[in-house]
Amino acid sequence: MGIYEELQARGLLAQLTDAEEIRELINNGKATFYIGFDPTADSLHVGHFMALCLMKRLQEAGNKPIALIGGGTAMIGDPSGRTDMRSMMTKETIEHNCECFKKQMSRFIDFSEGKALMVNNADWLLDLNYVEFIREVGACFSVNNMLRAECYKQRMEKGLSFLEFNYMIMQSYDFLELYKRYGCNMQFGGDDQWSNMLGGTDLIRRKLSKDAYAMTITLLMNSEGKKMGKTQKGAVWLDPNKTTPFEFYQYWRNVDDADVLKCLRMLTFLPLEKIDEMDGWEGSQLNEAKDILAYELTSLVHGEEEAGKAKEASKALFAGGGSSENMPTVTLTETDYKDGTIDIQGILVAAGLAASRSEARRAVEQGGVTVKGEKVTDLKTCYTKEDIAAEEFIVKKGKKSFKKVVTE
RNA sequence: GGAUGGAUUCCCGAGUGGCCAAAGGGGACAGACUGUAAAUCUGCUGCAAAUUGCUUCGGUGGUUCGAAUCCACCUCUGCCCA
Repeated sequence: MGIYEELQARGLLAQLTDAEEIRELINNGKATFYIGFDPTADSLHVGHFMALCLMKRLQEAGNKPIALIGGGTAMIGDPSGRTDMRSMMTKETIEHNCECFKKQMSRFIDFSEGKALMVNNADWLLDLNYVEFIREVGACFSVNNMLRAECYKQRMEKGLSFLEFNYMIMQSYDFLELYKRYGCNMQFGGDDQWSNMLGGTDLIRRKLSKDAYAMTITLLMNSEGKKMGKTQKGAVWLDPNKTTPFEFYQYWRNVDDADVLKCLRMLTFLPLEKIDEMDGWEGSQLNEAKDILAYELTSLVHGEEEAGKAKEASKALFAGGGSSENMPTVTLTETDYKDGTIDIQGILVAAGLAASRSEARRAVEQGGVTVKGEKVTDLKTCYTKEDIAAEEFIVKKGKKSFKKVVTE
């Protein structure tokens, strides 16, 4: 089975410009492909992770990846998949984000000995001359066609600025530039990038009379049709400082029944046969599959050691047994205490389990707070430093939010 | 350039001088039921020293005993005519 067939079996392939040709190229390791990442935040998230995995898979199959960091395109902002205008980012922020991206990517992709490249489109986009550029490149685009593109359609109601309208042209130009510089003949990306990518293949055909290919991977949606990798607090980040390995593990441990197998196929590197075995599992047996999913992914992103710790901590909290050693912990300082004690609301806030004292109060009033296994019903409950130091002081809000509390 | 709408709490969206911390829905959070799932039902949803006080309705000023609501200017934005 070639890499193409594997990707297909995993349900990763969405749209392709020329299936036969692409299969031929990637199965034989003849592709030089790129995936673009716009540095819109200071960490990669789950969506990027899928793209990185795809890169890794294709690299292992002998193809050469180019990771394109969109230091230039981020100055514009991609309107695809957005219903509102992006807020403009400053140059400094973008540069900082680029640095963060570089570090994280190196964990997944082997950039040694020219096996892969990392480039920044700021290098060629920022110095472009406007008139020259629109004569050379702008002339190749039909506004009529662009307006028909799905990515702009949904913006027709809410408004689209000329700045954002140019995004597609910039991305297309990237492809052309990479083709010329590195012989990059293929572009991959999320399915929402399809029209932007086609712009690139078109441009290459017009300017160089050469064929280039584009392929999109399925966006990871849950059974309700929402993009996965988002929580109420925002994205699930790959940076352990933004989303701890424990939280990361828990995110995947908690996916819907309906989504487990899909996630296993699309995100993990487990052999397909193994995943197919799990396909028949039903009911509570799926919990085992969820454990596997969570462990595999945490291990890919944070390493086996961290994944193990997250698993241990989860076991201790939910199944009993296991050790609390690796539980998420919060350390109180002297200033958290008033007259040597801290009340229950104070602890919840200090532990980050409640955003405000009001929220903490609500949680207690509704019977959602447990300390050391006992429900707390009295808002006036206070603890001294000794109480907290005496034994494992585990505070629980609701069913899934926990913190172990210690004092400095 | 001309004409005409809009900006409300996490989101959608009502409110057009006091009865407004602001209807309704969604989401989030908590409880029951469960399998750390889904569905369902209940509660809850600005902050705090909490029968009270404080800060919120794009921004800045103003009118008024009192402004999300009225006026002026500004910012962003929709639609129509060019």
